[in-house]
Amino acid sequence: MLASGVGGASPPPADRATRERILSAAHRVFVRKGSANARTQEIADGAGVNKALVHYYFGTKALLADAVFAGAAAELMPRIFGIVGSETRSIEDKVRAVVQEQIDFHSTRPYLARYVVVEAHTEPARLRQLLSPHGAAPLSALRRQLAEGASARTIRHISAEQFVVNLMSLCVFPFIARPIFEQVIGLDAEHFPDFLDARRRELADFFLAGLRP
Amino acid sequence: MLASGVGGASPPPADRATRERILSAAHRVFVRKGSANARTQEIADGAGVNKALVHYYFGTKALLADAVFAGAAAELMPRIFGIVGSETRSIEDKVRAVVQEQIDFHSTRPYLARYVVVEAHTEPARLRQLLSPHGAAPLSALRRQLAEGASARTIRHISAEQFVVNLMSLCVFPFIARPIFEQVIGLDAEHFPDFLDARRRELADFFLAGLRP
DNA sequence: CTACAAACTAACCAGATGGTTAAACCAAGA
DNA sequence: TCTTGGTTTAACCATCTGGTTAGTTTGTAG
Repeated sequence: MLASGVGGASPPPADRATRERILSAAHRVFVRKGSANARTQEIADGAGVNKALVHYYFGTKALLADAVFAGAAAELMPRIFGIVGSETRSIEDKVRAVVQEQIDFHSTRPYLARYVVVEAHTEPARLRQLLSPHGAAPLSALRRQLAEGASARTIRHISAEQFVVNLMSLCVFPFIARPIFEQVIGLDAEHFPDFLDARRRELADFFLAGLRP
Repeated sequence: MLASGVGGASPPPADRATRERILSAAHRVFVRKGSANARTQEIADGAGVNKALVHYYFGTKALLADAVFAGAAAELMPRIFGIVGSETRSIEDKVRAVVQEQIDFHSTRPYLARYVVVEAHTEPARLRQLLSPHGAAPLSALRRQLAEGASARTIRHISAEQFVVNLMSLCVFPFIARPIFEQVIGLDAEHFPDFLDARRRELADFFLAGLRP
């Protein structure tokens, strides 16, 4: 009778390894097909486990989805805001670091960004409660740098919001919309790697050039 | 016995008005919730019609989804490639036109881009067969302009692919990822319109600055 | 060896959902 | 008026799927 296992990391966390296997199978399935198209059975199979055991550990599909989404968001967000929010890195440094980091990261996890975006849309509450403890991302350092750069005339005036949105758009969207670009401008499986290599080399320069006054 | 109505615009196209009502209700539901979360019943209700009639006109949910997706893609794609592919507009003109056009367009249809992106991922075949007649988008004019600009040293070297991906990323991604930006950098319903206004003013300049050598 | 609790499973259940059917409706022509 | 064919509906069906239950296995402490 789903006693101790229910709900996150209760006192005796049941069999940790099994829980982990289920969670990672769920991650695989959810990220690839989205919550709506994910089947509990497929997750159980992926974990080599009975379907009832999934409920034993996670209660409901929705709760499992919460756990997966939290993991995915935690994997994605800090990677960006850890760099962008830094107090010590220069703007140029931030841009170059984010570009490299993001392109490499999404090359490895091609579906993760799309998953997070879609889930954030269909279940906004999840993201809200996930971020509520921290509050908004720490943009104060960036804001200060941008303001200083603007008054010193080393860069054009730009708000921290536009800066972050521009940077993330350029890094993330190509992966999210890859199927479209594949069809529409011929960036198929053969050409995409070359496209990414070029992007790794050129994108930061393009972005930094866009900042010049 | 679903005779003439099945499959696109057959000979006697049944009652055109009803078909249209169903299609537009389907569009609304599909775009807002995605195919996976869309319910045939909700579409029927939205059209003020019995659920069986949906099948009478469109056969299956999948076929209806095809029709909706085709409409959505046809609404979205030409808007971009009509401008970018133009033989007469200058590069600067293209950039400014696309930015204005896209920001206005997605302001009116906040979910459409996300829908197209997600569907293109879960059902790549749709997009493929949708575009197969036309072939790849007409980038030859743009390619020529970029090459000429580069050799004349008026812009830095950039491939047509990077150009298009950059431009679309900057225009579209903010709408797709709006729920995330809302939570993470505080671009909520109150601030988003201002954010968009600033973007309308600044984005083309940012992009064009990024092209400078 | 026994007892017991946690881990795990086979079988089952109920609701939701896409799809079908048979019949009713309704306009236009004979 | 009667017939006919497309249009529309109420009711129904099959299946899929998340979730439950009752019971079995397994590891471990006494």
